[in-house]
Amino acid sequence: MKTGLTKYQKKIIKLLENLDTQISAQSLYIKLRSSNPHVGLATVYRSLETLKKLGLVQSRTKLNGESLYSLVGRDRHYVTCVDCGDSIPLNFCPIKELEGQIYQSLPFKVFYHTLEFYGLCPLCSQGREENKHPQHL
Amino acid sequence: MKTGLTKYQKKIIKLLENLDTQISAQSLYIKLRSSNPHVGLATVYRSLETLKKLGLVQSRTKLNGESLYSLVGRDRHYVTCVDCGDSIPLNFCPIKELEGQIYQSLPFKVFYHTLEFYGLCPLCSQGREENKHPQHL
DNA sequence: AATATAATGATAATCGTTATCATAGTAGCG
DNA sequence: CGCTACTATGATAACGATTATCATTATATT
Repeated sequence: MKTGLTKYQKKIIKLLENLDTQISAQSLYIKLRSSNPHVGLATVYRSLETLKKLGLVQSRTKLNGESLYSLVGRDRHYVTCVDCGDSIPLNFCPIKELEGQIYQSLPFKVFYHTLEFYGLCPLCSQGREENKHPQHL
Repeated sequence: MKTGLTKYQKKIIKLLENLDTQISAQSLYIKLRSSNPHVGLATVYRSLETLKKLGLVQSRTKLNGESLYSLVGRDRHYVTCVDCGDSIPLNFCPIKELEGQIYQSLPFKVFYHTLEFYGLCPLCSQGREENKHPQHL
């Protein structure tokens, strides 16, 4: 009998449900191993890929290329500094109200969206101001 | 005399100005080489990184991890299929009208933003429907 | 010209992710 | 119960984009 999801796919969903933050595949692998010592890294990647294609999981890519995963709908949006790479989550989504309207206008069956702002965080911005009048440059 | 931008940084800006589409670092490298046979790949990455930190260039990451670059403000938003990975550009931006308002509310000096929708393209969606009633499964 | 600093090129190294392939598990069926 | 087909898994090699390294070259400042 086909249950739809495999053993590890279910475990991953459960883990993500209890997380409420996004997590990398590698970190998820570590977490999984604490209760399933023999699980392989490839299984984690395979499961996440499948879950994403099913519309259950979403991902966001950091500036360094690493992907972070979360349950669809559970994730927030972020502001990321192009200098230090730090991200801080936002507690609003300008798309929310337009969501149905936008989704209907697209030729895709939309599972989720990502929205991210990039710029300079206060610290990095400050650091540049200080370098504007150096002794020698 | 400091000109602000290096030789190759300027050339890259020029190239991007004439492109009006996003391009990968590797492709940009190929293009650059046609008129500058001795340019190195590292220079391209270094230049793009610097230009991004200056707020002149923005990047978007594909599902496969590859980064695509474009001039800030020149880029559009996309709908991407989680199955086949294809992206199609959108000709609207729901953030545009709220941009100033949103940017002011953030603690960052915002250079640009990315907005991307993920789901199933018509073809992949269709392919799944056809697999719903197979002979054996 | 002489020296200091920044930019560059060639290439090795890194690291997240994917592919490979042999093995283990599971369902269906006689 | 045992056989077969198919799927999931684990270990590890391979991949590919990106980054670091380091010697060399260009640029600027005196």
